[in-house]
Amino acid sequence: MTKIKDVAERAGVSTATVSRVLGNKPYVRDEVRARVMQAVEELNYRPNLVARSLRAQRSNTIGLIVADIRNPFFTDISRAVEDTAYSQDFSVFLCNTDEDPEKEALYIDLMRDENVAGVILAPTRKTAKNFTKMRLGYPTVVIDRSVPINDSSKHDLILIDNQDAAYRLTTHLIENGYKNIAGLFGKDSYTGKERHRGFIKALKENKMAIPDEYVRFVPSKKAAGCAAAQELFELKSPPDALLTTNSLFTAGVLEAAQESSLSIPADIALAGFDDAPWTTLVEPKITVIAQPTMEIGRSATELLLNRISEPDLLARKITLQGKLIARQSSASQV
Amino acid sequence: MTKIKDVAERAGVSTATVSRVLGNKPYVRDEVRARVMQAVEELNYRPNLVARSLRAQRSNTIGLIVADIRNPFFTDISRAVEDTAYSQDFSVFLCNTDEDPEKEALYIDLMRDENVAGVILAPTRKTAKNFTKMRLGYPTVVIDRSVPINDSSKHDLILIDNQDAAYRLTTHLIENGYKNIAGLFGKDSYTGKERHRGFIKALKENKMAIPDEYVRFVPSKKAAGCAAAQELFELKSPPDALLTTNSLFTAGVLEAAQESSLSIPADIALAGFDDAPWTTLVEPKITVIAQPTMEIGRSATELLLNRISEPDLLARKITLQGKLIARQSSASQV
DNA sequence: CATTTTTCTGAAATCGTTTACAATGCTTTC
DNA sequence: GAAAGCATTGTAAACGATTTCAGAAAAATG
Repeated sequence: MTKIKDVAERAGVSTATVSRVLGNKPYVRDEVRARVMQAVEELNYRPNLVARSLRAQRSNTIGLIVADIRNPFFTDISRAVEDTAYSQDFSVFLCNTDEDPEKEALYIDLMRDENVAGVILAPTRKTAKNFTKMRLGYPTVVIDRSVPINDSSKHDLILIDNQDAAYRLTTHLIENGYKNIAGLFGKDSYTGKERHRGFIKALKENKMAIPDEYVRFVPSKKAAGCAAAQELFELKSPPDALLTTNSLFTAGVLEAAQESSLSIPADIALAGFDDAPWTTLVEPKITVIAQPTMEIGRSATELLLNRISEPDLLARKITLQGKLIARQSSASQV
Repeated sequence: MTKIKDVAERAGVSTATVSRVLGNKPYVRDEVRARVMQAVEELNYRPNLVARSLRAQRSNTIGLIVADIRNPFFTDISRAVEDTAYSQDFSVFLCNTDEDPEKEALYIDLMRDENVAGVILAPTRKTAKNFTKMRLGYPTVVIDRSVPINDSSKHDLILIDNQDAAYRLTTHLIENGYKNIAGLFGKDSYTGKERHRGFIKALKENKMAIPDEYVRFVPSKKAAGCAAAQELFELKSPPDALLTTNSLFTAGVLEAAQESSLSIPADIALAGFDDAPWTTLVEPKITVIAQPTMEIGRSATELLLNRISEPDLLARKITLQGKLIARQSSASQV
């Protein structure tokens, strides 16, 4: 592999000059600059990024730590992150934690060891809780799940207003005439808790009963959603509407409804989070809160790159709104 | 950040010894080893991977270059790759090419610049064609799309038998009584071509006509699939069955059928590639060739790590079978 | 007990860059 | 015409690890 020394020799200059040319530093004569560029060209020289990273103590790599890339929410985000990073000459390390705090801790450390420029992190609940005390050692943007933030915080935050979104989704069901609304919430997730709050708020405001058995906290898996739905269907007074707080749950409920030959929305209405690609393919189409995944990914990356160049920026918090898309699955019962 | 020198001082040894201990090299007294480990512990030392990579000329990072992580096929593969890599202490660079050869070339170079240990690559058609002449400079495993391979090749290949899979899927439609079968194939993809071949073979063997207008090569996008399907539906002699060669097409066709109020399989049967999570949620459930994505990802990573430790291994080619899962969308018309 | 072999350890070179610092020459200024 | 300033370049020291080489100590051999 050709190195900077070869280029220097060929151009008849020192390595320092080559480095200056490549780094677009001032104080190089145009003539020399041209000669160096030509040598670079002729030798097809490409700088070794590892050496650069070591010496300059910075790199053009960022980390993206999420629970599971197969969750469409994270899939879309990661795509947006990668795109935005690419456009600014950054590349992306992908890490799946499976909501396992140990795996997450490992990756958080690994990112430091790899000397990444910064990290976009969707923390597990445990990490979110301890976040303030865990000096990560690199610029960080937290997405999807809230972490404490104060004057001395050096991280940014991008969230959607989960409580509000759940509130609106629930209200939508109420307005469409549903009386007995159950909800499925992610067991180990922060968002689950917040969405639960919005759900409760809407029900209370409308003076509706909230039977304990209608509120289920289960692991964020399709199978868990399916099982929980089955149980709900078999209650002696089953709900007439169901709110799901992620697309895996929605899929599970759909499966359960099929198995029980329940028709949506006649027997049970359905409204959920995340506008997964298939929500308009099924019959009926599913009412959802669409999270602005592209924008989350893009903004997160922009905030991060911004913070990388100015690490001491004050903490910023961006709250985005989910978008309610009403479809057949929650059509009015009147 | 604490470095190896700090550890060495604390343990009262040289940095060389510390390095030996951490690298599990022989020739270190147990007593010394213990002392070093303790110092490591006490200082909470973690080796700088960038420095290690520079000096040792190897790293524990691999690259994964695919067209689009949002394609469920690649989503699943990338998850499997990341998992397998993780279990062997490797981490993964994720790159989306969007089937753009330029973007791909950029990433292929970038991976070298980053000094990755190896790359798993789903090449664009252009790259697949020129593959032999393009000395990548690192161990490579090619997945999903075929590239030439010969005695001196230093890359491995993991494919599914596309022709056979398409042949079986087509035959399945024929056996279920469909007479006028159209097919949607990926325009710029190798797999599209191969699947087309299997499609044709099945039709020929059954002495069925193959009208030109029934064979469509379109870009691998949902919208393109939808549009193509619309056109097919409006032919004066429309097909009674449709074969789609990826899940985006399948989704597009489904949408087109809904818009045209065609019922599946009564008006038109549907069978496609890739068992996307939603294929069992729609009504009717979709008949598919399920590609063994987990196994592809896992095997690719294993082959790669294997080749990283022994770069001169002969080229290996693994062909996996797609699995036909018959569902309602292609139910017999009898 | 002398010699050879083997085990253990450290000094210093190295990986390929960037960058602090010094050195050079050329203008400008008075 | 000397002093000062600025633009331009090179020398050499980092960055933080691994690894070669050689030397010291210990063990094995005759």
